[in-house]
Amino acid sequence: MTKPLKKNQKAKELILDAAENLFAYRGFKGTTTREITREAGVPLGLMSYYFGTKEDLYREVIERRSVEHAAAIRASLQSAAEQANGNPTAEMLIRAYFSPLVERSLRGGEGWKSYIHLLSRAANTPRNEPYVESFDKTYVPVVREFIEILKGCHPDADEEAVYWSYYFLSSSIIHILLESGSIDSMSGGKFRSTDLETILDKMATFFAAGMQRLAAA
Amino acid sequence: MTKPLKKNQKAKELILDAAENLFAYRGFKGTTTREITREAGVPLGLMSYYFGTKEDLYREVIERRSVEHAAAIRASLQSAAEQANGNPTAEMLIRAYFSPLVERSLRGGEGWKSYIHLLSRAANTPRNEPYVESFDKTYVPVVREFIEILKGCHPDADEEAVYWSYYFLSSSIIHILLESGSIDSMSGGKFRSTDLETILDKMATFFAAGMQRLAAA
DNA sequence: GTCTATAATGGGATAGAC
DNA sequence: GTCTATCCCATTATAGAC
Repeated sequence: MTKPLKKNQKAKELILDAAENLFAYRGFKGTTTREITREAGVPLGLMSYYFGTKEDLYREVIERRSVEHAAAIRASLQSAAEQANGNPTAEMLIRAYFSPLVERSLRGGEGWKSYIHLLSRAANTPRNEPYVESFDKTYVPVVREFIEILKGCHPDADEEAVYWSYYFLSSSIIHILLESGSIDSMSGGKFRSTDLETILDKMATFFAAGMQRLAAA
Repeated sequence: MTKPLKKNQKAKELILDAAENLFAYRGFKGTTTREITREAGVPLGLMSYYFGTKEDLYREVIERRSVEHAAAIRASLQSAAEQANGNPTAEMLIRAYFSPLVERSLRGGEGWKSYIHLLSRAANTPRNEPYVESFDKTYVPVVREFIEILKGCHPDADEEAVYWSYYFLSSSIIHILLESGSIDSMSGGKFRSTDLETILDKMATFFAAGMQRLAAA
């Protein structure tokens, strides 16, 4: 802790919680500062006082969780490598990479669940929108590390295979985390977009096989 | 043609073109009616006169191309089945399903390119937003047909394998069509998110292998 | 049919009272 | 530090002139 906790921390947290939830499910432009403060139960003026502009608030919402999340991904990858004595399979790595995220979405409480939605929304936002920059700063280095480790699974493969595999994997998970419900309605309710544990299971199998095939080509 | 072409068709088309382009790259909420009419070079009042509300305009933008696109997908699937004497592989079907889309994005002109962006944006929009309904009406039946045909590639597999495979495939393509540029920056420019032809190639190989593996499990 | 001027609303941000 | 009242601007949509 660099700063002592002040009494105003409570109002700040209420605003952050409300903003996180609303940004996640209605988007940045679909959310008004009036809604945020109403949901938080604080007067409108406090928002500007504590956070400045709406964009500043968005950045603080991200920064509240992104660093911890990125650290958890690193730890999970490390732990997978150790368990496999330095030779983890692609399937293990995919699981390790996404399980911190699935874990938090399912069992981290409403805040984390919203944050994960926000994350996938941000990944779908064009990079020239100013308010999404703060994501890249934290996550891009982790992605680079993940790709480097993935290369180790198929040392003889062209690196092209690894990049495309990562691209297919990440693009898929980005949409899945929105939990759009498309699989639910297409399958008549048999399979559910909120069932992230099953999805992670199937994903690891599926994408490891795809990667192996690309690497062999 | 049910209606004869009128002179005002020209202004209507100009508005539709501008709206398509702006909705695609800035989103529905990120686009104002003033921008649309300015870009189209027509007075603001004409928009309401021809289309009604902004949501009505959005719907007409979609309906201008969705029916033709859906028909092209059906024809492409049919043609793949015929070329393979009724036994197309998953790889062939994936290619057939997405090639009308890739074809239009790359060689259909700016309008189609924008429309494809709009399509992926809509797929990432929560289903309770009223303006995205018009997509589902046209595309959901085609998706159902595609899934049924896919089942035929692995007749012994549990249908679960087919649904998850479709889900991974579609979720991936949805993000890829946004051409976010993430693969470009991650790979230092070596691989490009706009290179849809290479991507379709890799995808067909990759996802067919994943599906085969899931079906065998 | 076409266009201008404007109404009506809601937005982000802030000045200044408490 | 906290909250209210308000500014100022941009928005969608329309009424009514041409």
